[in-house]
Amino acid sequence: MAVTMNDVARAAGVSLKTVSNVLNDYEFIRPATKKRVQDAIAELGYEANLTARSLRSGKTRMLGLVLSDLSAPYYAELASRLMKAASRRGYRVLVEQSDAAGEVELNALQGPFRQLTDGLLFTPLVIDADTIAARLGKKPLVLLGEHILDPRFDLVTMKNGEAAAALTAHLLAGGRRRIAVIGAHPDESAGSAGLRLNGYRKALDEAGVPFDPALIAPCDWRRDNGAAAVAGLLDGGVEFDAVFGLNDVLALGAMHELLIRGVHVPRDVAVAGFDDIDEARFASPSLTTVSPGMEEIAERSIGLLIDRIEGREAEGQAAHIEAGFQLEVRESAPQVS
Amino acid sequence: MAVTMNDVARAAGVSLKTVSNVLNDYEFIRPATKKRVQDAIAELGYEANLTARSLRSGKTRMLGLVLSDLSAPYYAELASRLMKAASRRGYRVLVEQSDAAGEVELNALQGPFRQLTDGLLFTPLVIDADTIAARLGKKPLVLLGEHILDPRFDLVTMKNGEAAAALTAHLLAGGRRRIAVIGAHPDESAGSAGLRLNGYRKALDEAGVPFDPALIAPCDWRRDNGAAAVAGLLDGGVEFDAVFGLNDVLALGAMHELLIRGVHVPRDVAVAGFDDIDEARFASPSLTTVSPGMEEIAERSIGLLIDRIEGREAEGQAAHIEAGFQLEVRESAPQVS
DNA sequence: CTGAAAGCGCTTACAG
DNA sequence: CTGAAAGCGCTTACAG
Repeated sequence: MAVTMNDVARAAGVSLKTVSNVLNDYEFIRPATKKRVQDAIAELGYEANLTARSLRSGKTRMLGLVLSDLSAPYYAELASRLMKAASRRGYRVLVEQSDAAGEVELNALQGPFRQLTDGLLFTPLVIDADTIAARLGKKPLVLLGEHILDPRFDLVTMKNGEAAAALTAHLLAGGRRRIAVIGAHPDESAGSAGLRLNGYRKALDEAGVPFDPALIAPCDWRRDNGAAAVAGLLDGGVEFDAVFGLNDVLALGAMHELLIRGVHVPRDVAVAGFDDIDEARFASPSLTTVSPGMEEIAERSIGLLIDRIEGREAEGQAAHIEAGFQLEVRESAPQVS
Repeated sequence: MAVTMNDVARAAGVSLKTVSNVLNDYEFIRPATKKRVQDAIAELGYEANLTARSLRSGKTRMLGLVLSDLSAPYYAELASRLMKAASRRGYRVLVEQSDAAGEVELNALQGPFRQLTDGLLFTPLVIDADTIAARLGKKPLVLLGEHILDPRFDLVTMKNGEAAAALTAHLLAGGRRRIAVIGAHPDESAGSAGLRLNGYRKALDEAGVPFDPALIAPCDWRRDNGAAAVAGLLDGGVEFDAVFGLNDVLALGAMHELLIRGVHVPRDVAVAGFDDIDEARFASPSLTTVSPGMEEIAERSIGLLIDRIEGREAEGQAAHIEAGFQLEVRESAPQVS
């Protein structure tokens, strides 16, 4: 059916190997030979069969990306950037949504998904370091996020603690003293939720403001959870003058609930988030938040993974990369409030 | 290295073909034989090599999805649902972001991307029907959206015109008479923008309200465009009592700009959008919009494409499917305003 | 610099 | 119901 290397070889009057050499940019080919092959390729409209190449070489030039849900704005924006970064380097990204299901995470580590990709970018939400290590296999893996900080694995992450502390300090500087935290995950300390909560506590300590557990609302990280959590605090009679949503959609959900109930933002309650998704800038009021260096995270995690795949990175030592962050002060929690 | 079918055949004491029969659920296998093969598979931990299977069968069980930008909320939510629908049927989705570049769209149609997938879900933004037809090849293609309505191609779309008319009628019923439209694309009539604008005009006609070109603001479909367009209208002294953003992010950007400038929504100006992205429900005020049946679109487009791939759908006649829509009336443009 | 041959791991007619 | 053989289209040692 399709034009094969054999057809090209015949048309150019050379052997298969010579065609392969031209395709793979082998150095030592006589210019005349090379030209003849290239002409034949152009004339016949030959395109290399990627599947055959993969079968023989064992490489697919695809990277796997495992995350919980592509429709969450933070992940959508991250995935988009990761795909562009990969594309610039000649790779594609195949996405797997885990829905935070352990079974899916496991399968991504060793099933067909692994087979289809040369390396994995993985945001583990359920399974732990030992489980990963046990199923890992030999293909490279780079962890994204901070659910697992382990010397065995490469990790690209953000300054969760520092950034949360800076944001909390900003709220305190604005005169806020009772800062509710939405989206805590009590069972977990190494995850983003835990690290951000730690940063919050650290900032309180440094300012000499007592920590009040009543202000900490545990919940999942979707928009509606943020609204429900604030409703819970208000209905429970908890007093607060600021809300720190551990991510932006939580903060936006919380802000919506406050406004519905006639609580003025930021006068009565300041609101801040984490992620700086596109929407944060255009919310009403616009959302004060942390920009966690998403572009840097995308660029460096793709770079690291491909370096591992192509063997450019020394083995044995795992890399732990932290992107820089920046405070984005906007209307929902202005400088002086 | 890895366990192959040969290893399984040897362990089970059968031929390659028998193992293949078991793997492919061939009906007529003696139960005892089948069991022996399955035991061998389990014991050896055999996993089929998908690349080899693809090379031989010519199928990858991957679907291609071409869209402009995965980080746009509508596309992110759609992609997430498409991937889940495909997964239920045993397929994966490989995404290509075109950034509305014609070159990328062309390559998706015939280059390596096409090779890697058994069929394509395509949202063409730049190239036209004849270009698509010329490069199509024999693999199935389903168009998504309405940039091209052509008897040669399968299409799954939404009721753009009807829904826009219904939304406009709702604004008119609320007493609005000067409804600005944000996001028109003057050069295009078959696209979503053109169809929605037509629906708007039709609703005006039916209500006997004159059409005023000064109210139509052309721009791209990003959040910041919506804000800029409203700013332009206000600065230009155009009077209006409602804004119809041709998609939700435009409406949300517009609403942000109105609120910044002290224009009350919905009292002074009602705002409505199109798409019903997750964020619409949680905006402040929450956004009145059209829910275009995204789940139905995802389910039916994946179903149609896979039917074509697997030859279950009669050839020769293109299917044109329109999902149903629903008006979501919320605070930004309530029933009586 | 180039060629002839083997083989990646499957599926698919073809026999029986 | 099952087996022996060919072949999908490449890359990769191995020669020369």
